[in-house]
Amino acid sequence: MANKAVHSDTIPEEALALGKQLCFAVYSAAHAFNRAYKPLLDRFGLTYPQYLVLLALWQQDEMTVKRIGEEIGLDSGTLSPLLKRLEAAGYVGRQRDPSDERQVIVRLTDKGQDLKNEAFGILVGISKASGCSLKQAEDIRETLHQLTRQLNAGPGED
Amino acid sequence: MANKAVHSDTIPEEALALGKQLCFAVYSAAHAFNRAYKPLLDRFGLTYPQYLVLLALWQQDEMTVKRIGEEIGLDSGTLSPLLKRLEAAGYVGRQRDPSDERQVIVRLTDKGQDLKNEAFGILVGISKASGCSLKQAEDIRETLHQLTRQLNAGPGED
DNA sequence: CAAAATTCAATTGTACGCAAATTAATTTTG
DNA sequence: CAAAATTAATTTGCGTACAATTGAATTTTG
Repeated sequence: MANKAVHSDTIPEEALALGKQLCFAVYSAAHAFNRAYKPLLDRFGLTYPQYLVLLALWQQDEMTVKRIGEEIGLDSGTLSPLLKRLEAAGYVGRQRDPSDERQVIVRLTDKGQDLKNEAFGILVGISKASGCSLKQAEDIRETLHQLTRQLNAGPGED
Repeated sequence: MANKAVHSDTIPEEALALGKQLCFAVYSAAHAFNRAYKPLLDRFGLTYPQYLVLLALWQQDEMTVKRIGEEIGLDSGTLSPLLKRLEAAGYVGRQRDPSDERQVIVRLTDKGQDLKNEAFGILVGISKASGCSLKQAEDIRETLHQLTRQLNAGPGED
């Protein structure tokens, strides 16, 4: 009894290996995407999260900070400064909602609208870098969405 | 010609939707994992990247900062302060390699070693939260590793 | 073998990401 | 209708991430 079953009879030592962790695979893939996007986004002075905000606004312009946060899963503590930088870069405008002064409405500037056309080029670049077919990308995406839903459901059930 | 083909004949408008981005699916899953780990790691005063370092050290103790960085994909700019915090928390020790004073060797303390036993509990918690079978987790992991490799290969080929 | 180049870790500066506290506005309720 | 509760965004503080710089140690090379 030198090597296993010290803690439990079912989990082998190797289960702790980094390479065996699903979370680490996700973590690494996320970093890899970030690196792949960087050169494509640098041209526009954008970071990846800023690009996500623009993607959201291209689908639906004039959203509140809260709504944008729901779309991309970030809280206002992250978004407030990020949106200020997007505004300073000239891609969006921000103004208080006159009908509810608590809210701030974010909308694309002309420059922000124009960038949408360039975005298709970014899409192609990333698609190439990822090296998978549309079909394959769709499969992985769906699997990950499922996984994300499950993780976000919390420890309620088992 | 109101709606499409303004930019290209092949990419439809919907391709820009957040929900259609593989990168966003990965990004969201990574955040979901972070949230899932938080309550499990808070008990030990650890962050997720710190936990990754310990996972690496449990497989192979006494690594240099550079080596740890290669294992988990972080540079010294991130690791230096992170390792200092792990040291302050009592999980690792750091000392210059006497045979090459440029290097710093990181090794587990007794407390760090002991934590390995608790780690199996963390594994079980995450496994439950992810809601997928070992087999399914393995499939996703392998797919993501492949994707990561491809993204890291860079824009060399297409 | 000494100067130049390289390597490693730490530091600096910018930008997320999130929890907690703050402030202002709106809604609820006594 | 005024006090209490709630909501939205901002701010603050801490911990990643990463590019670029720095400084010390080692290797390479002239």
